[in-house]
Amino acid sequence: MSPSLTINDIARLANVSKSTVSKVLNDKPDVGLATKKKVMQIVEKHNFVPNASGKSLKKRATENIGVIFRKDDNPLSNPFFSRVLEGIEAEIAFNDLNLMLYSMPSNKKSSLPKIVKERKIDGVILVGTRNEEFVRELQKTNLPLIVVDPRADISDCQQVLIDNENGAFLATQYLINKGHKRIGFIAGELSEHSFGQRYTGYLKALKSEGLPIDETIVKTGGYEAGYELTKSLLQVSERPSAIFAANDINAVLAYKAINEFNLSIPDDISIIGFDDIYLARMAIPPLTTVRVYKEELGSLAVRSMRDMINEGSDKRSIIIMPIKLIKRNSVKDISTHGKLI
Amino acid sequence: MSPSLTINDIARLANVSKSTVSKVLNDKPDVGLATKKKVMQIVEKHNFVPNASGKSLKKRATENIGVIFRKDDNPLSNPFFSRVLEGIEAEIAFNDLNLMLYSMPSNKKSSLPKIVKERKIDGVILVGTRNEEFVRELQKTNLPLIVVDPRADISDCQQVLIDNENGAFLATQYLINKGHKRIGFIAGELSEHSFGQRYTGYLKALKSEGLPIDETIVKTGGYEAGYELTKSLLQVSERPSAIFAANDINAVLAYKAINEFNLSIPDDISIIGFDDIYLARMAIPPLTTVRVYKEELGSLAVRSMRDMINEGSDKRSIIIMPIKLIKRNSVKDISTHGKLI
DNA sequence: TTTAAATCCGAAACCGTTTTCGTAAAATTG
DNA sequence: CAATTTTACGAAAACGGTTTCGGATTTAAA
Repeated sequence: MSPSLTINDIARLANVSKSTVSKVLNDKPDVGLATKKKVMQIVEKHNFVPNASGKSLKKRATENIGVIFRKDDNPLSNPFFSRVLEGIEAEIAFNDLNLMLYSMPSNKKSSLPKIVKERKIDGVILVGTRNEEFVRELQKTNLPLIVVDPRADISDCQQVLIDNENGAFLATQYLINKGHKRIGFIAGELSEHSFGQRYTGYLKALKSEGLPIDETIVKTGGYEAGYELTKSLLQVSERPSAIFAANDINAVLAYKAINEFNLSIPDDISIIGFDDIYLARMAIPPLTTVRVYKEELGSLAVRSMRDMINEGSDKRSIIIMPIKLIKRNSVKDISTHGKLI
Repeated sequence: MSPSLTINDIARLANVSKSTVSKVLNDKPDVGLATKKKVMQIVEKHNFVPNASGKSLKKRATENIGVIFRKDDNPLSNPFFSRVLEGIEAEIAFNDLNLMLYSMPSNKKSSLPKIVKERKIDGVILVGTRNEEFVRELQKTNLPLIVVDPRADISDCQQVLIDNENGAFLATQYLINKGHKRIGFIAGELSEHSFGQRYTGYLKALKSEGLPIDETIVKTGGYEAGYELTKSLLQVSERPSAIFAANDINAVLAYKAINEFNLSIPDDISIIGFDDIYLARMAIPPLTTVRVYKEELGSLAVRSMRDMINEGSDKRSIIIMPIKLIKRNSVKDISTHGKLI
């Protein structure tokens, strides 16, 4: 309606200087109780809120956090990233900050996004796979930076990561304990750290249980190619009795392939996923998987960010979020032990 | 790295005044070609980008668009809203604007979000169900406002809506054409406009085809309660041969219920959805549904916004996005005609 | 009572831009 | 060549806040 009051208007109405108004608004000590009350009354009456641009200009702080995803990750529709973003969003709101969202186009090599070049934000949270060069560019700006899984091979960088290797280890071990000796593995490109780490965990579990490694039953690559990967996996001679899908999306896609082969889960083939997205619980049968605390990943990132900004803390630690094996109905116990029960 | 150059630094380096620098940066006419080049060179050398706060302060424009969802809609994980948001995001980026995301907490009655109170944005796009009082509050701020489906019963408000009624009509009619005479309906609260409109479309189709309306087979309410709704629907005497689910989420939830009743889709029961989310295509069997062009909804909203801001256009029109029936495999033709083929 | 310290407030500078307006120099005209 | 117009640039004033610093009052200490 009105072209928005300024601090000057408030000052005039309250019969004080604008310095004084500013002081009461910022809870500065050197202002008397009486005037403070008088000013607050006017402020509330007009519910005046100081203009952000003016404030930022002087304070050199915007109270905005930039959250950068990679467009290729489909951060909004991808059930994993969107959860992380939910966590980020909630924590940002909780801390009275604002969220500026930016999806990096895949082609755009390493040019910095507008929000960082124009300094519209006080810090950036970077989520998902990305060009390492880009991370370095970001670091150069000296903006507080938090990298969320997957890990960036860069020193001096605060990171919040998922315990991928351990999760994969537990998942594989679980399968083995259920009597599976031939366990297929499907995933996206292993060059992506998260998949690579999960693959490592898978291998370690096989080794630690003394099982042989057969590369003909590890199928990787492609983006959400779980359907095709599984089909080729099912055609291998001596089909595996279980599959470890390095993420739930691929696991669900595997369901579809398995279904088309007229095989039943878990009777003919067991499957275990990773991430614990919503679909995992809804799938038929519900998918046993490794839960990643996605929202917590996001909120932790924001809290780290907040601390970096406030305390100017310069500690660059790496936080690793624990995971948890969620047992549902997609794995069959084929051990002799299991049969006896 | 460096504490960021200012226009003053550039001016000094180029041996001109800061007015001049500002002019070349803004492509103003009154600056000579030679100096323009000289300045541009320095600007590019240091890849200087003017500070946003300073600019906004003077220009009274932020180049930020606020996008407001309702937290209860789970905008980020909900496969419908997240798509709309994707469309918004892409179009915002395309127009060199920035996106500030805000999820309204459900309790918070109608207090305006920080980003609007502090004028951090040039306009707001409001998507999803919301309190009408809140919309009015927003309107009072005189910020350009676009309301995305569902419709707000408010005059003088630019809106981008889905052709809900027509879509529901087509879906129901399709079922009827396939020989279904007893068609159940499940949805969330009918008081939410989108559901209400879809219900109206359903009723109109029944009427227009001369079919009776039986309220015992319309089950509504709850949030994503399709599972429970369907279970109660299946227990009704003389079970419907088809179900129209007013959104795909509920349709997929219905799958689960139907599955548990050991009924098969579409042999025992046909089902049709609304929205055409990703899951619809992935479901087993793939779900016949009414496609809503979700991304387009979002990008249209942004384009409307852009026009409002630029042209100061004051036309408050209502745009209705067409829908499209997508035929997949969840509906069985039980008409005599169908049987003959 | 005098002096020192504490309290409260406002003037003014500043943050980094854009924009207006005046003017010197150059270009055009008669 | 003088008069006029154009062109090109810069000084200064905003924009809406915060912060520093000095001074006037009041309070406490001596």
